[in-house]
Amino acid sequence: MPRAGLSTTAVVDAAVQVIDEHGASQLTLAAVAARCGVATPSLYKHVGNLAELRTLVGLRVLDELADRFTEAATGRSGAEAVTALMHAYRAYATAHPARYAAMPVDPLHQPELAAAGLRQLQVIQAALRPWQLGPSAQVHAIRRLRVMAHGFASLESAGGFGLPEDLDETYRQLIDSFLDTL
Amino acid sequence: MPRAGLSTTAVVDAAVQVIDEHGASQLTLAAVAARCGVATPSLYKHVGNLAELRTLVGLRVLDELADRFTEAATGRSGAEAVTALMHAYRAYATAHPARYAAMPVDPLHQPELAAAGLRQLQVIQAALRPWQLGPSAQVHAIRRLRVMAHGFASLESAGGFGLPEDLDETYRQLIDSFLDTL
DNA sequence: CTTTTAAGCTAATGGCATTAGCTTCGCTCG
DNA sequence: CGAGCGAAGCTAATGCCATTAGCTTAAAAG
Repeated sequence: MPRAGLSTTAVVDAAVQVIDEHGASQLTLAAVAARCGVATPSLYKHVGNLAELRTLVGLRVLDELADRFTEAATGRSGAEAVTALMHAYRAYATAHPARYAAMPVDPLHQPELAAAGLRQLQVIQAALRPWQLGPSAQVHAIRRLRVMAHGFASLESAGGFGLPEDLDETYRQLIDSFLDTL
Repeated sequence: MPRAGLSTTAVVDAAVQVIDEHGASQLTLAAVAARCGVATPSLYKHVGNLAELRTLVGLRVLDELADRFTEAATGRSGAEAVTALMHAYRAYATAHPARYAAMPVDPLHQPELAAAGLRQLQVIQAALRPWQLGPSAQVHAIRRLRVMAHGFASLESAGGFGLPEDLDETYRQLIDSFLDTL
C-alpha cells in the first residue's frame, strides 16, 4: 500500500476544492478524505479535527483576499486605490462564492487569523492616507468601506439580488457615495 | 402516555428558541424534539424534514422583520422613515443575532418566502416615495440601503467589529451618506 | 541493514436524520 | 354512550459523519 504523501497544506487544498464544488456547508472530513484518496481517520494526522480544518480554510481565504488587496493597491493611491480595492473584493467573492462564504468575519478575535486580518486592514489604511483622517474618522471610514464591500459581496455571492438591474451600477454608486464623504 | 399537543407552529417556536440559545448552526431535530418533550421522529408529523424546518424558521424571521419595518415606518416619511427603518433593522439583528443569521438572503427566489420578502420591499419603497425616484434609480437606492443594513448587521451580530470605536456613530454615517445621495 | 517515526489503516463508538411500522389518544358519528 | 377512525407519538432500524484507539508498515535516518 503506497503512501499518499499528504500534508496539512494538501488537506486544506482539498477542503477548498470541496467547498468550491459543493458549498461551504458540505465541507466534511469524509468528502475531503475521498478527494485525497485516503480513509477519513487518516486526515487526523494532518489536521486536529473538522473545526480546525474550517479555521485553516478561513485562514487560506483571508490570505488569498489579502494578496488580491495588495495587488490591487500597488501603484495606486487615493480614490483610485479605494476603487481598486472595492473591485478586488467583489471580484474575489464572485469568482469563489462558496469560498467567500467560508471567510471568517471576525479575524481579529482569533489569534490564528489576526495576522491575515491585519494585512487587509493595513492595505486599506494606506489607501486612505491621502485624506489625512484622524484616528477615529479613519476607523469609521474603514468600517463603512467594509460594510459596503461585505454587504454587497455576501448578497451577490448568495444570489440575494433578485432584480435584473445592473449590479455594476449599484456597486459604483456605493463606492461613489463613500468617496463623497471624505 | 399523554399527548404533547404539538403543531407546526409550536415546532418552529422551539426551533427559534434553540437557535437563539445555541446558534443557527446548532439547529437540530434532536434538540428541537428534546425541547418539545418528544422523540425525534415525532417531529416528522409536523415538519417534512430538517431543510423544511430551516425554511419555516427563515419565513418566521422574515415575517418578524417585516413587522418591525411596518411598525417603524408608520407615521413617518422621508429621511425620518428611512432612518427609522435602518434602526429597526439593526435593532432586530442585535436583539436576536442568531435568528438574524438564519434569515435567508434570497427570499424572492423561494416561492414560500417571496411574500414576506415583498412585504419588506414595499415598506422601503413607500419610505422612498417622497424623492420621486425613477424605477431604475429606486432599485439602486433600495439595494444600497439593503447592502448597508445587511452588511452592518451581519458584521455586528457576528462580532465582526474589533475596535472599541462607537458603532452608533458608524451606522449614523452610513445612513447619512445614503440620504446625501438622494 | 537496522531502527524508528509517523502515515495510513481497520474497528468501534456515539450523534444525528430519516424511514417503516406499531400503538393508542381523542374526536366524530351513530 | 360506545364504535371507529385518523392522526400523534413511539420504538426499531439504517446509514452517514466525526472522532478515538490501536495496529501495520513505508520510508527516512543511522
